[in-house]
Amino acid sequence: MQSEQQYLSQYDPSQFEHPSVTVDILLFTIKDRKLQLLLIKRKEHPFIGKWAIPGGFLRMEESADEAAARRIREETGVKNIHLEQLYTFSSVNRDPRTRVLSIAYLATVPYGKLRFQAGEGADEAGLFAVDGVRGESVTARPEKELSAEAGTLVLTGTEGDVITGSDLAFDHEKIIRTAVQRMRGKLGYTDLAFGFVEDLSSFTLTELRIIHEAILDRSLDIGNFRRTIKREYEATGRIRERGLEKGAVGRPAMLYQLDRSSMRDLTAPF
Amino acid sequence: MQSEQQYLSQYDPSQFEHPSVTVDILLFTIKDRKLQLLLIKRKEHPFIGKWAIPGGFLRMEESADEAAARRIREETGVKNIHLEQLYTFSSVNRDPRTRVLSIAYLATVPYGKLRFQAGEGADEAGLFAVDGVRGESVTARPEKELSAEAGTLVLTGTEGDVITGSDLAFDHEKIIRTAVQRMRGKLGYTDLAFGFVEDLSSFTLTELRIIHEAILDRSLDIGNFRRTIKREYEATGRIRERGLEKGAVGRPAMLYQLDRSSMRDLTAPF
DNA sequence: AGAATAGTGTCTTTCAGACAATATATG
DNA sequence: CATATATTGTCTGAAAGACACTATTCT
Repeated sequence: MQSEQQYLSQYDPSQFEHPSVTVDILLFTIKDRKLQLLLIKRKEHPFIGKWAIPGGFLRMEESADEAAARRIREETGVKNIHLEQLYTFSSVNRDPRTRVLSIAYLATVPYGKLRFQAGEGADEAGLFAVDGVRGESVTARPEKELSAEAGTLVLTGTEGDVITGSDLAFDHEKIIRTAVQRMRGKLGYTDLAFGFVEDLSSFTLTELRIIHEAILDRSLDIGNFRRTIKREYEATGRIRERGLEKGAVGRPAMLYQLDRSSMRDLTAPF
Repeated sequence: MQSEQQYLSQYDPSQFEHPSVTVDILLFTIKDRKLQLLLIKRKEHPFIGKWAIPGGFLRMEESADEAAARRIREETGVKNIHLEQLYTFSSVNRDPRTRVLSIAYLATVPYGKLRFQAGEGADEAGLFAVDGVRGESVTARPEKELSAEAGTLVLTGTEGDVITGSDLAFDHEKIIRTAVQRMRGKLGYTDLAFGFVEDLSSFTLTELRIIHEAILDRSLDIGNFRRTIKREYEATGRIRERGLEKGAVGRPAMLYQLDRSSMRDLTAPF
């Protein structure tokens, strides 16, 4: 009988062919009261010239979480944001080069933190408002999702340029739909919305409501929203009043502060 | 400039080192009013002799969904069950052999459909009642989950043999916790429970309630449960009455039938 | 004052939970 | 009839949605 030591020293990982593994990032932000997604224009084959979700190959010495965080830093200079795994896409022919798995991640970033890495070697990047995704449910099997539920995915760039889902590289249309549905589904029972707040130690309930409205793509009743948030967060001490806003138009709003120690899932490990 | 054709023909997938990719299956069933999980006893290094979630390497010609379905067939002879992706675990050192990613799948099977593949070469397999998982939430980052939320994971075998989470191979304790929490979270707003029903064209509301109770690990009020289910499913035509049960003790129950055409996500593709 | 934004209050409906009561089978 | 299980009904309190009203700032 072989010992575990012997076994491990003789193990040859290259005896089978392995798929490539990439990490793809759905980086969302909220700007102009709309949910916007970061896309890059591909400079290489395949799908050269098409818009795509940024991503990169997983390195042997990093976990998928770490790879996702690294890619976000490389692309936008942003650290310390909410990041969560979305789904792993694994259809055999989703990449024309070879077998490529993609572990998709969902990132939420306040717009003010975004810095595009301009300059040499940087990809052309852009924010696109996302429209045309129906439904608020998290589906169990995104890769089998039928177009019944679909509608046309419309992405509107900052300069008003419009592309549709079928203009995207790879299976990225499907990935984006999955991400938007997931965000909507989780909005109600997680702290997801706080990932978009510009300053967690000083925000108004209106800012928070606008975030919810952007994600759900519908307007919410002001009074009911306040009541719900206050019950869920203020009553349990997870947000606290912090004084009045200054210098704004109209009646000054109460500023709130999130108790970071009570945060569920928002502190990233990097 | 290179054409896409040229590029693809010259692409060499082996230029980078790739991780191994496995598919791991969390096959749950309900027996004796309890949620039970299929485990196998490892016959090989590493973790030889320990209990583990069944799994296998992803082949180049199959998607992860297909690999999961294949492994379930090989292990239990079961086809056509509800199967959904859970999470991809990717910590660098989760497997002592080499870098191995695991795409974990959640399978729900009515107990009556299970057939263990006994005989030559088959792994020793067993069902274990799952206990000691707290909370009903789907967490965004299972790999960072702290033990604060934990409690001891206790698995009780059919013969009354007990193992705890730390007796399991790899990071399988964490994977099991994630799966149970996910099931609990999705029970309320998906058709997950129907994956455990023995006969979808003839079941009672009591059978369905016992399934819910097993997953949530608490008893539910009979009247309130009926009311909720009927509102959600009968009012929308998704379940229909089908006649009275016969030969049981006590008042015969109404049998129901699920309208398969309205099923969300339950039809597997194989 | 008028415009703009923030914040409160009220009414209705829906729904979940606790629990009591009734119905229909078997032995 | 006793027992076992299924099914219905009733009451209460929490919460969501619609909507009207009040408050505080700036110009």
